[in-house]
Amino acid sequence: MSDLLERLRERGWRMTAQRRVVAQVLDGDHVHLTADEVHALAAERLPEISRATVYNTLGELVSLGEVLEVSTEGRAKRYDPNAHRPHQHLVCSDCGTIRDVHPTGNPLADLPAEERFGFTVSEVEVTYRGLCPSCG
Amino acid sequence: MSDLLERLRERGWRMTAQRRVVAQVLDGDHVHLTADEVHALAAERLPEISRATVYNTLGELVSLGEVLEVSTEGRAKRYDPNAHRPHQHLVCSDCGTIRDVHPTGNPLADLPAEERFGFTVSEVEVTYRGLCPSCG
DNA sequence: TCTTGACTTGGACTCCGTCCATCGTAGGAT
DNA sequence: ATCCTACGATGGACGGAGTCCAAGTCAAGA
Repeated sequence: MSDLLERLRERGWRMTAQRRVVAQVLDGDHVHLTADEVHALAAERLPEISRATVYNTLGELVSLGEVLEVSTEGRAKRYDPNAHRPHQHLVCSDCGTIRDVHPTGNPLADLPAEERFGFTVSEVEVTYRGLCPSCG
Repeated sequence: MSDLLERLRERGWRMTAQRRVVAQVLDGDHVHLTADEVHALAAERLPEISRATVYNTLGELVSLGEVLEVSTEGRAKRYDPNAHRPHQHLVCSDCGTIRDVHPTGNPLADLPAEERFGFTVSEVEVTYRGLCPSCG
């Protein structure tokens, strides 16, 4: 976790109280929070932090590759601090809960050349949907 | 296309001018339109159609399984009339273009039971990302 | 300590979508 | 053919998520 702060400092981040708090909130739990949840948790430690700052900081963390953005069907985006181990997501269609999963197989291999239409395909994203134990 | 209207009638749809127009707009092109685009095209034929009606109708078509909803990273949802042949999407990371693709394999089988966390998994969505020929 | 440009603030704004009270009408009943 | 009524349409208000901006603040290098 101070790992994260360390890496950020090395990349020339100006270290402010706000950024520190946002990074710590994300680094704490391995849950996928929405921007507003991050804001609420950050505000517990730093009451005057603004929503705009949380959005800015999350955006920066995403473009630095420290955090993944997971957008779920029409709901608010969630931020996934587990950016280093590759994984896919299992989403509850009812309450929106997300779990990380590690499927076997390689979906990239399942897309034949003639189905690529000249695209340079670099990434595959697999989302499993269903009902979680509480909603099922 | 009158196929579609036929099927809808059979399912007890009350056939109104608005619904007919929305169904025809979707059925015409095989492009993935946003709700507002559908509204604009529908309004060419039926100037007074309201946004709410377009949203309602699209929602009904989706829950009847006649149309698929494709939500793209933070932007407006798009509606995919090609609901009968199952397919996945190939998205250009740069310009947002979407192509339908038909990968081989069955990703559902790639998620072992111990990675399901008690969820009832019913659906898998695979999105391939990369650069299209014009952006590559 | 001073300076400065990067960062933060918060409120207005936009975009996408939903809600709701009211009005209109498709289509079965007569 | 006409009437009835429940289903559908309307449009304006509303709500959530996210962005923008002008003004104020402050981290950190000189």
